Amino acid sequence: MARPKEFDTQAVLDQAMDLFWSKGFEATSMSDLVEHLGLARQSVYDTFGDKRAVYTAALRSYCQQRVANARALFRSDSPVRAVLHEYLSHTIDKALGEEDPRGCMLINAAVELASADEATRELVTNTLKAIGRELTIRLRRAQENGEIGKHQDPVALARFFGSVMAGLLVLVKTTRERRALEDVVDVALKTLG
Amino acid sequence: MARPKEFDTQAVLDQAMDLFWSKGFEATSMSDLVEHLGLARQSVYDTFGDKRAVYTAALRSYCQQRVANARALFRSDSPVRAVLHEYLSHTIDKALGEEDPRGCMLINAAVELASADEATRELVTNTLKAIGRELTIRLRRAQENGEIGKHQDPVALARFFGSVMAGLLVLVKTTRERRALEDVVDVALKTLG
DNA sequence: AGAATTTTTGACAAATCGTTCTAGAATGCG
DNA sequence: CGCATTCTAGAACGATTTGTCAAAAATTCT
Repeated sequence: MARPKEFDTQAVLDQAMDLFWSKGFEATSMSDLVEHLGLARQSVYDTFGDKRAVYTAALRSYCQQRVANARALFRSDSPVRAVLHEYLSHTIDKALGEEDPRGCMLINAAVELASADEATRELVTNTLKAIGRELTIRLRRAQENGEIGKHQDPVALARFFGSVMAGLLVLVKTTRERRALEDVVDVALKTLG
Repeated sequence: MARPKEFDTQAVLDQAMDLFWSKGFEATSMSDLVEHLGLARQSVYDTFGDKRAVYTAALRSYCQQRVANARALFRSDSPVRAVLHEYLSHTIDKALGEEDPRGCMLINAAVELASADEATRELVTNTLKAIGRELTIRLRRAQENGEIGKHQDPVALARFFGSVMAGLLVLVKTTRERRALEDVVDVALKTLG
């Protein structure tokens, strides 16, 4: 019947994610995108729709990855302290490994688009909540195990670590001092008692 | 000799700050700016130069205000705990009072421009450091007063609270749940012992 | 009043933006 | 083969972008 699609939609989406993640939505032009995706301009429009739709699809894919990642990490059996340390430290390591750190696409989206785009804000909010839920579950389990004190509030702790993570993801864009970033993690982990 | 300038440069700068703060750099067009500033297009170019120069001047002014604010707050004689609580809570109150929270222009600039604009990144980094220094000094004083334990590291604590603050300034853009934000503050303050 | 200078205004050029269109090459199935 | 469909390449579109130019209006000082 017809010529089949020659490109893998998910792979193209990953490429789009990559570019939007680095440059943000506004600063990325459709020409940038077409060039970076390596397929024809028309194919982009045919496959996704307009520019915003490409961005949304890319962000949605990113969100799924992050939730899946958090889920896998927090459901492991290592001690919470170790898990959280890895969660935060990995962010630092990754950022210091890039020549100019792009942080987290979710956080970037929150800052750039949350005030202007209702749909994006909702997507971001829901994703952050989903990750928070996973962490809350993990903290509750840790409390039952006796890893953290009975007086602690898992929900509050999860929110706290979410905020620390968000802060780190901003700060890695401004400093490359490992110690400064690790200090944040070390102090934050003290709250676990 | 000549007709004097009819507008107050600083007042105009404050207006520019206001708009860039809300919409970011890329999403603000020169026409938006001209309209919002209330003066002629040509006057803007004459006074500041190009669009980026207006942004930089506005951001610089914002930075000075934030450093001055932090200095005043941290040099007060109230207990550190109270001061930090006010510092963080005020952020929450302000955000919840706005119909769509714009967070902090510094943080917004860090996220939107740190990777692309060297000069902006430097300005942001230096400002964050300056605020951090003020807090460090305050924490050291608190340590001498016995307000916080001898084993604490004022530098690390200051970095930690800087990160918590940055995180909060992102999260206020995604949620309007006061409790969720206050949980962050409450847990963070526990690190003071 | 008149000289000096700034503000305003509107038009303007040039580039870039997102998007659509066209034409043709490529590919699979009957 | 030939029909159907998709991909590519590039031109083209209108809107919007940043920034400039020139001339008129306004204002202050001599």
